[in-house]
Amino acid sequence: MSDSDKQTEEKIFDAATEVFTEKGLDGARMQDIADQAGINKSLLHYYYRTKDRLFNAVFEKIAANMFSKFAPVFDENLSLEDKIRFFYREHISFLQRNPRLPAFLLNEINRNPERLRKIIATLDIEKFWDMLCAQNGKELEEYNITREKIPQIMTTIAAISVFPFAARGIFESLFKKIGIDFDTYLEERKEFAADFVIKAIKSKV
Amino acid sequence: MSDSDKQTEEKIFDAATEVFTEKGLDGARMQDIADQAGINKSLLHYYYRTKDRLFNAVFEKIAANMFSKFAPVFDENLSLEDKIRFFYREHISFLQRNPRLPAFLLNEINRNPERLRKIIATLDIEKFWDMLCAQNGKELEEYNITREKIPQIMTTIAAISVFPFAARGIFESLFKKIGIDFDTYLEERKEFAADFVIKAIKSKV
DNA sequence: GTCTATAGAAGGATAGAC
DNA sequence: GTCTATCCTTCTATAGAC
Repeated sequence: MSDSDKQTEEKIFDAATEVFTEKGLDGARMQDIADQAGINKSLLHYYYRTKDRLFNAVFEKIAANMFSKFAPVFDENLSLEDKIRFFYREHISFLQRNPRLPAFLLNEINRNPERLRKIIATLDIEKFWDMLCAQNGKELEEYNITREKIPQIMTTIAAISVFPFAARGIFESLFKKIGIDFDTYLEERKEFAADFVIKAIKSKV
Repeated sequence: MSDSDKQTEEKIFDAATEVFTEKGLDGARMQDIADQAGINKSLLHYYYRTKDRLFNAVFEKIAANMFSKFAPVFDENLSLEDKIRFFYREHISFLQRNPRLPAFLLNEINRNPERLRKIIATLDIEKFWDMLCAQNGKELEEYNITREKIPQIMTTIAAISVFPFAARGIFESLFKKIGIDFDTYLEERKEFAADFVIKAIKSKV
């Protein structure tokens, strides 16, 4: 579908996604979005009333997508080890295609945590949590994973794949000084991350 | 020293630090900073000329502080294991006292990576890197750490302590749904993080 | 050095023609 | 539905009195 075939509302939404994820809510200008969409500024208001409504539409789409996309991995019929390997391959690949999303979401949620409530309300966190804990009886027991350590482990797993993208600006600058390529680092990270986590949870030491 | 004893320039700087770290460059208003400092708006311009110069002063102070504060840990006369334990205790405690710094720095650096260049230029990254690698001959060899894995390991170590603060808004919302207290999580993380990393790098599996 | 007042620019939003 | 023109508010920055 070429740009000219797209309906106006969709063109606006796509342009807004691009501009908001790059500049944030405060930094984005309605004029930037109109230019990006190739339409007039007042059309933004015709379709979305206010800047805030337009932002919310973009934010909710991205956030819901992000949160619902990877939770199912942990419900697959795989060994815990394979789940972890599968997760990092898929998750880091997804972030390579959408490198701005982590920084965008983290920043806007910190700035206005209320926005996240709606999305969280639509997700069944308790069910996901119960599902995770249910694995305790099956597989987690053979590792040294107790129920109360699951939040520490889950947030660590997420940190290892998400943080390099959130800190991309820092990493790229530092890597350049010691002759490391950021893209190569990311490719290697898919396997390193899985190895690292599996070794940590397997170790009895 | 009470507020009224502080010199005006210092009051402005402190107020700007507070407002910028909370709202970011784009979101911060000169009026907010003046109010916070308890002075008139035009005094900001008298001391710092423009909003951008004021922001740069704040940013450079914070960034330089952040980067130089913890690198020396890895040059201490401790075993690698003790260095890791010491680092997480100190680093997470520091972030508990300054919880907004990670999100602030990550966001502003991504938005304008050029700002970081000046700070990085003043740090001797190559020397820090050589120092890290020098440990290869001493201690790292007995673990399965090769020179080319050091960037993966160092970024992972950082991710584990920094990410919970960068993602604080998300974590707090999710934790609330399953009855976990964020502050308790952070306290437990000091030890969990060290254990996790040490187990991962010690494991021969 | 500190204030009041205001200039000057930018951005969000709307009215109204087509 | 889409455009032009413009209003109105907000914000940075400066001029000038004290």
